[in-house]
Amino acid sequence: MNSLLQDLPASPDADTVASTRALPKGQQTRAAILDAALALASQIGLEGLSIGGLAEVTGMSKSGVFAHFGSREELQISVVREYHVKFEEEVFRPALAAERGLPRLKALFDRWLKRVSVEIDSGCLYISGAVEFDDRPGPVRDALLTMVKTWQAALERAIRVAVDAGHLPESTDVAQLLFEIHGLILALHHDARFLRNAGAEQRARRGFQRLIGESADPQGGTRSAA
Amino acid sequence: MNSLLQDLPASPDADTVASTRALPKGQQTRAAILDAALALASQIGLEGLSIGGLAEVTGMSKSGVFAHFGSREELQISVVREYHVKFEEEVFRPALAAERGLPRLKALFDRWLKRVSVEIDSGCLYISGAVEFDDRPGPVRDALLTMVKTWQAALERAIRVAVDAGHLPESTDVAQLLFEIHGLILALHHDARFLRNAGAEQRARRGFQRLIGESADPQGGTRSAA
DNA sequence: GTCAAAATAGCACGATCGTTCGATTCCTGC
DNA sequence: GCAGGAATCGAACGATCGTGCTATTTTGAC
Repeated sequence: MNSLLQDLPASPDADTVASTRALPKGQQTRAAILDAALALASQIGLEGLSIGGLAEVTGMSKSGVFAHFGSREELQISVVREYHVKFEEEVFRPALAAERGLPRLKALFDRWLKRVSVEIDSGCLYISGAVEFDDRPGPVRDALLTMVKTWQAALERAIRVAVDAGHLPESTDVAQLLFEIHGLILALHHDARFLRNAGAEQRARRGFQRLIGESADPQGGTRSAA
Repeated sequence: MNSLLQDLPASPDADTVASTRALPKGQQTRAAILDAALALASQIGLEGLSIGGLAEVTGMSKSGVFAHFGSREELQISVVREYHVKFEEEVFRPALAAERGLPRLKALFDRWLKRVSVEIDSGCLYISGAVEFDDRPGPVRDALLTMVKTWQAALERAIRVAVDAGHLPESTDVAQLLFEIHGLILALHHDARFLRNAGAEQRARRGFQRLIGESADPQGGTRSAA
């Protein structure tokens, strides 16, 4: 009944309290710090996160911020986990409203796309984190790896369901399709955030349409003949 | 007659001396420092580059290293330029041996692919740099942006030539194809370096084959029907 | 071999980093 | 309202950062 992503221990949320109050003061400011940290990390990266900078942003003292996490590394891991939760809430869960199979896969891609390119402040931590930690072993990399793999597994499941439902050809190489969809998102992230190309979103959409076998819009597809 | 990429001023190479000697001592050690810096930046990123660390690796004093660049930012820019030169030598130039059109495009992709995934020490600076500096204005970002755009322009030219030569359908959306090829490389970089997936190289190749209209190898393509 | 110039080293500076610790303020259950 | 514990602050630490300055060494032309 719960999220498909939820196979990792959540932070101690007390007892399913959904409301904003009834939280002890500590958890409350901790959440506020994490929010600021998430925004900060999305701009300057997980490695760029500094406790001093975080203290300045939140209006607290360095030691006040520090006390909530115990170490910088723990802070980074907490940020990764927080991003995972947000990602699940804003990308994964809403897509469950779409019916199983291709529609849901489309919804997943659409929400993912928007999260990566459209939203202003938040570059995707999965993407920037992967680049930052691809050659840097340690618990932060491990946490990141777990989250990314979880998300990719969910996507792969969605693809497989679409195949089983007959929405995609039986011969579909699921892992290959996942790879190429992921490539579209990465190219979008690159072109939109680094190159600042306006047309990137459109290109990602068109690439996806071609991947799932829909002909492109009136402007004509990438190729027409084989 | 020279490289197509060469529209930026090269470092003062004196007068086309190709040999390794006849260089003043300064340029020589500067080159050695840059080599170490390139390797270091490929592992921990351009932001992670520190003059102290560089001094330790090269066995020099901090100030000795520093004197060659005048500032950390200038060092970073020099590293970017150095990578550009290496990239041109090892990816772009060798591909010119292939005949114009699709063969050359294939050669470009192949060399690019190898550079990104296979070579052990060097993650692609264009990719990691783009992520690090997508939200960080300044001269380093500018330099990086120039190099990446130059490279993409060269690739786009290669695609267009392939179209003009009739190797790719007339209806090809050149920019779209470039976008998707780039996506394959990015996905490869991600899967090979971060996820450590062995099959990533193969997937990138297969995606490329499909993009240029070749049917995949005996294992069957991504999709079979439209 | 000499001598100017180039290259490198040594040292110190202010700033910032993560972290520790003791004091202080705030919240909260009784 | 009071006590006790949680939360926060303030100051300080060692380390490392980039950078400037002044010696000292090394190079290369004559």
